Amino acid sequence: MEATEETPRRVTRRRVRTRARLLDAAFAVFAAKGFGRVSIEEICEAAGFSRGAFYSNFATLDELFFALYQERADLIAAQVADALAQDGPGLDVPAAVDRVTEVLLLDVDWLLVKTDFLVHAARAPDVARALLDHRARLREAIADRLFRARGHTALPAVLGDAEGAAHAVVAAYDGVTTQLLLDRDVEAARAWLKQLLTALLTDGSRIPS
Amino acid sequence: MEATEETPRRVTRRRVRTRARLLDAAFAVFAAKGFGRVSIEEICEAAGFSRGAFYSNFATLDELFFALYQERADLIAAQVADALAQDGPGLDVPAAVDRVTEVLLLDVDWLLVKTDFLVHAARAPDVARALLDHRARLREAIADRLFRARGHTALPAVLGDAEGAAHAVVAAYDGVTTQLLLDRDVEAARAWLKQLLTALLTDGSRIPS
DNA sequence: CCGTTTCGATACACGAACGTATCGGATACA
DNA sequence: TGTATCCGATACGTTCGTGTATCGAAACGG
Repeated sequence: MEATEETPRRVTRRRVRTRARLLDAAFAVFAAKGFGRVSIEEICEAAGFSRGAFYSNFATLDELFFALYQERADLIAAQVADALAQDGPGLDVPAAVDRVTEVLLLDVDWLLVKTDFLVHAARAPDVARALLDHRARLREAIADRLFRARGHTALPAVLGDAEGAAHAVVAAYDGVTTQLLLDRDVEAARAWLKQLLTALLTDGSRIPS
Repeated sequence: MEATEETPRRVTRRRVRTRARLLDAAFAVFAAKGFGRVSIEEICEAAGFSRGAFYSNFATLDELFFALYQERADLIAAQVADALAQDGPGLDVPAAVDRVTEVLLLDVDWLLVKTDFLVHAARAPDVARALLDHRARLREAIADRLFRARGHTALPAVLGDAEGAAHAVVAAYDGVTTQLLLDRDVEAARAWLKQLLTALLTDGSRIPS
């Protein structure tokens, strides 16, 4: 579960390529069958490798899963940050909500893998801590943005401060995700998330839809 | 995935007992290790049975999991209904929120198993449909209650009708659950859920905490 | 109580996946 | 281009879990 500091002699070119191919294949297989129902062999086969390649790059399936999650989660976090920083210091709440929603509910496969990871982390304290850090950082980014927007646009609602509002945003996202995993209706989920977020971030007077 | 209508000659007494013991043991093992990392043998061992007992009562692990989920979910649904019907036709929103929150976020083990089941259902359309039905029924109960309370107490907020509000309640619950699975802080989750629900079900003027 | 039925334990054969040890070809660097 | 190194393929042996077939014992009904 820790960063492996062994003997990184050379960062060979082909090594990174096969590693990337393994991760991509793993993502597809995980999304399709779920972590826990996937064997190392399956991943290697999907990547067009033999098991030797795997054991040369990872010690265990958990390690690969962690790397995979970190990679994609960071990527999405960056996209969210982009979406939040789009317009200037004055935040246009509805527009930002639209953009963030678009990014967050893009890929059902990712949500599947992400939930698998959640369930995995819930039983592995080390992993849970890492995931909590991720989430905390995301909340901070949102809270920052919300705080800087105060005064420029509509003020947040009855939840405590900006941090509380950020907390609520994440909770709404998670809640909508749950439903989306079951009905697979991305558009409905997007509309619903937008409605929820505007309801939470706007003072209760205007009806969005 | 269907109700097995084979040849239920006699509903033997001992059969139901061992079935129950198997389900209880399965719940514990699932909560501890997660469905998908659990073997049939493990469950039988935990229940004090041999594998023969399992195959006599269930055809597959999935079948047992489904039965287990249904049992517990129905039980909790009944508890929620109780909590909602507590005070008369006039709904006292904060009090009801307190009671429901108490029931919903009682047992972390149950949340673990429930999330496992969600992840499982997300990849099995039949199971997904069953889970969606469960959720729809729960939402209906909440919406009913909310609708009957209109006029008596504070009116809901900017979300559409009572059904929309019920949807929001469920989403909030799911969102809070996600966080709870990671930090395992039941009290914080309860407080946070109460805050979220009151924020959603009250017009935005009063700060709860 | 006794016969019949049902349930769960035991034994077996099979397959899947694992982890390791070894080896040949590719890769980097001079 | 030669050579030292690295990487991934192959080939084991082993463990673990599965599903079935069979049998003794417990439970039920009269």
